[in-house]
Amino acid sequence: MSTSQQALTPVTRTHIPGKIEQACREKGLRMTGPRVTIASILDSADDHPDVFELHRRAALIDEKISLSTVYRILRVLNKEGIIDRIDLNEGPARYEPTTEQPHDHLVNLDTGDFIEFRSKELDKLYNKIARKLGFKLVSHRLELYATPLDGESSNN
Amino acid sequence: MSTSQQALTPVTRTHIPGKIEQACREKGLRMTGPRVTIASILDSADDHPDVFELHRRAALIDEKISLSTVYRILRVLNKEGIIDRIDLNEGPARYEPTTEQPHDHLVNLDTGDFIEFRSKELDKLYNKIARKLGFKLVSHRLELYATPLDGESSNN
DNA sequence: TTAGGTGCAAACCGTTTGCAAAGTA
DNA sequence: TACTTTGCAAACGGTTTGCACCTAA
Repeated sequence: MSTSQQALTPVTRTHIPGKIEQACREKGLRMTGPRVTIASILDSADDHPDVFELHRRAALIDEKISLSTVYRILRVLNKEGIIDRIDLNEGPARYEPTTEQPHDHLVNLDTGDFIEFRSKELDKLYNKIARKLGFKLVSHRLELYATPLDGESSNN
Repeated sequence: MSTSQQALTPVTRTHIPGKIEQACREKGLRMTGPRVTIASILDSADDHPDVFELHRRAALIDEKISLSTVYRILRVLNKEGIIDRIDLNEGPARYEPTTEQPHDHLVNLDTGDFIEFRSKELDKLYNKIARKLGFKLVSHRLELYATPLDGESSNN
């Protein structure tokens, strides 16, 4: 559309930094190639990929990013509070951009997908339980494992 | 004390099978030496030992029980529903005899100890949340991480 | 007697790390 | 430039497994 006046300007697809990359820069992290790549993948991911999946997606952009580099990047992003790490019972950890609201996950047992939810009632109960036991709640970890109500596995 | 009448009877400390060993026999498991040993350790444990601790305690009774055997035994006991395996975020899994009532754990961050608790309110909420999201709850996993209210870390 | 359990060592999986080379600010 | 990050390969911690031997039933 806007090719009329500056037709000879090279069409280098200028990189639009996403929220993750911005957060990294705000934290003063050096934005190397691998970091930009991983940041952009995380920004455009609408699932909860693990290291191997992230490495696979990164390889499509830059085939020489090593797995250990992905691990290291995820580690610093997590330490800086930019992404959350979700440790399941089995398999590799999953990652997601940190959300404003803390939340828990329901794992769809049929697909492995995550559904995020937040319940203030739960939080209240956790605090109440801890207090009752003589403790001050610091954090918690919850996963709900469930099957879809409709369709195949409804009346089981 | 009672050495008067049958003084010459060999004093072989007759093995009194605990609940775990009984449960194993009821499940038809072969009670080999290592299994009897691990079962008795689990029966008398009032904590939540990991494989290495169990192996250590087993070695005090029979120094040639191998670590892989302990792993294998814990695996079958877990599969048979005789013991529960607790997978924390870090470190080796912990084990406890299965209780009649399902329960969750509060982890004392100062000591690493577990406190077991059961909350029907929580169960109700979990079911309600799952249903609201269009799912049927199958299981859940919860750990509360907390510090003691009294003494050192109270007003933080 | 025989299906099953054991010890050992090697393999496994997810993750971290030591190092020398490459890159960022 | 000075200091950080990277790639590679090797090591890690927790757990499983292949195999030959052993043992409970």
